[in-house]
Amino acid sequence: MNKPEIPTLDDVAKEARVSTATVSRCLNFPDRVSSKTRDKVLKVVKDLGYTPNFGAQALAAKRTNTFGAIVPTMNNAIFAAGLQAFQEELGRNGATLLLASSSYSAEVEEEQIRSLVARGADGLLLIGTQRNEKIYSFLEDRKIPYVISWSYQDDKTRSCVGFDNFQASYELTTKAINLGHKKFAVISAHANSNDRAYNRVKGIRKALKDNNIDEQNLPLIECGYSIENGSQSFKAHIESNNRPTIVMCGNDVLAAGAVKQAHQMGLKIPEDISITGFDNIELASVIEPALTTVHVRHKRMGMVAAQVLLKQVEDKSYRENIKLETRIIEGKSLAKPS
Amino acid sequence: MNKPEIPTLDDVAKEARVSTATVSRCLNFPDRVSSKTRDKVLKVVKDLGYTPNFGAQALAAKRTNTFGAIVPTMNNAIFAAGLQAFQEELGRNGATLLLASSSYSAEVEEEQIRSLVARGADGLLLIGTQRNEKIYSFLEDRKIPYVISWSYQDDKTRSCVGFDNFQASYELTTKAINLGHKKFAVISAHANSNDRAYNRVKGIRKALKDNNIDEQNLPLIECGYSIENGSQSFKAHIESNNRPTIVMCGNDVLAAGAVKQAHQMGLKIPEDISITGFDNIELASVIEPALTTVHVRHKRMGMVAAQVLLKQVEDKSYRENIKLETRIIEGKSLAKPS
DNA sequence: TAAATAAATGTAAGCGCTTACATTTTGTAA
DNA sequence: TTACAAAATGTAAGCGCTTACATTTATTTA
Repeated sequence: MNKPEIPTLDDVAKEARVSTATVSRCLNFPDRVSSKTRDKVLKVVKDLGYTPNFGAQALAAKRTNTFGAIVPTMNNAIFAAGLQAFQEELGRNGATLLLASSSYSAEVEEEQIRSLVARGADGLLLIGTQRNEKIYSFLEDRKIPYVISWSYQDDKTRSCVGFDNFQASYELTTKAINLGHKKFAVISAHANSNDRAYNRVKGIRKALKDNNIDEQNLPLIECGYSIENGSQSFKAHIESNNRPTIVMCGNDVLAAGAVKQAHQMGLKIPEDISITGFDNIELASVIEPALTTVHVRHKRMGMVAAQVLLKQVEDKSYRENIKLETRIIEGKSLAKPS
Repeated sequence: MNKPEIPTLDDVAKEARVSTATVSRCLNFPDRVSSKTRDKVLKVVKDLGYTPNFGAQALAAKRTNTFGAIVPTMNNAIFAAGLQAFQEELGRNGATLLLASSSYSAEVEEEQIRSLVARGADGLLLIGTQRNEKIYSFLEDRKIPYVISWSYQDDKTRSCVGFDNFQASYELTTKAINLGHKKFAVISAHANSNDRAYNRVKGIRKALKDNNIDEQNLPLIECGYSIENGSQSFKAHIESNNRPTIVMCGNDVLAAGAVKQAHQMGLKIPEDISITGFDNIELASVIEPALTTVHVRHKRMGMVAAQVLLKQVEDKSYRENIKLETRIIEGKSLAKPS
């Protein structure tokens, strides 16, 4: 038994009786090589089962065709669809995704960014805008392209592909107000270092204010991201001595928890209490009654983000700010208060 | 403005007036260096903001502290919890996850495996057992550790951390039979190149056979993995001229679709029709009525898989077959037929 | 105090690739 | 046929790190 060594470029070159440069060219710039040698070399490549060594390639070529993404969590449908689309678009362009999750921690995210850059990521997908300035300069110093997604900001120095969380939330709230709601309660994900959550709450507050409803004393519970968190927070709101007629949730997962809890408490939705979500993940359509929520074009966002990122790699000065539209999904969980 | 170059080991060495070897040792084997030099070097590392170049490190050290995982899809809660745990456990050990998705295609998976190996993955997490033998020899030739998860097989030459899909499915079916069900219908994910789906169906068939219920003509619809697919398949089953009293779904996502469709068709669950799922993802608890399903310890699986993989990197001959228990979750969606 | 041993550090040879530049081969026009 | 340009191929210098081995410095022992 001879141990099967991993073949290198050299092995291929020797076997094909050409120089390593030619082999490299066959692989990377096929048309700079005569078709005769190309065929010969590619055959050897195939016979030997040669695969280029990534580290060596990265070291020599200073690019990796690898892109990094850091999401707050993988354990959550909110990011899944967008990421999947992002990955697919990269794949279509011969690039690979390196995925890390930060568990909603700014410090962890920073580490992950450094680690991905060290690993030679050609570009980065970042969720949301809120992070330490120095991490932005870190990326800019190294000329690492990045695009911010899930949030929109009008900043020509940075690319983003996202949507206006504030505006969408404002509209949904206005709708509720127009239906006659006056007693609001909010369940939100922790809003420090999460500008999506922050802006969604801000949108609610602004809508209340514009309609002369007290937003100073808006009952607001911030919690984690699980269904269970949503249930508990909902319970707390309902049992408070100033029971709301509507509970607006920062995202569909929390809303799902709220709905579940409402059932357990014997509350009819929307007769006894209205509940709204945000994101319109698939889950929203399964809940009974169907959730009134904000539709976000997650897939498109992922795809476009990948495209912008790839363009930025080609042209380091390219920037784009893309605001995707959102749309209120009329479920059955929001109705006029009784 | 001087352009900020990315600092290298050499820069650090020069600045700290030591050799590159010493810097490298400070970083990798701190205790082989006097505390005096170590402090001095680490300070420079920090001041310069030095991060080792991954490619160079991989090339020279022949390990990357990177592990790859290939999942059928990210767009699905079924894999999310397990993966998250896998990633967290790797993180705890200073390793990073490279994630790819195969879109349920065997060819794509094979490509991804090669790509991850080329990228220097120290080990791989694979979902399910079913794949071309040659891809296994590819990995074995290169001595790349891998562990199979989500499935269990008794094979001492390969590590796996999973559960017995066949057995769990058998038990759930038996339970339904004991309740009095005789007319079964099944919605399954495509079972070719998906041994989980295959074995779950097989478990159902075996249970039927063992109880003298015709399993040859079991109505079975294979479809994709979305809620929508579940809805459509459910509709088809109900509208068939041999309407079942129970629809067993290969996973919770399909079951969610089935439940949704049942509501739309005005069918009461479980009075008019029983529905079961598999996986017990968070979604299952939100559905009305709560889904009767099979609980799988996804988080534990991800964590243990990471541990086994890490051990295998240390000791290339280490193997382990771990079968995690499953448990039937008694929801409200399964009851005796009326 | 000198010799022997252990600890700390340095030297330099790669790891497997890409690519600027040099050289050879082929094709073309006069 | 010759001269020259264009195309194809080869040569070899790194890319930034790790690590075996050599050398220097500190510590211990007799």
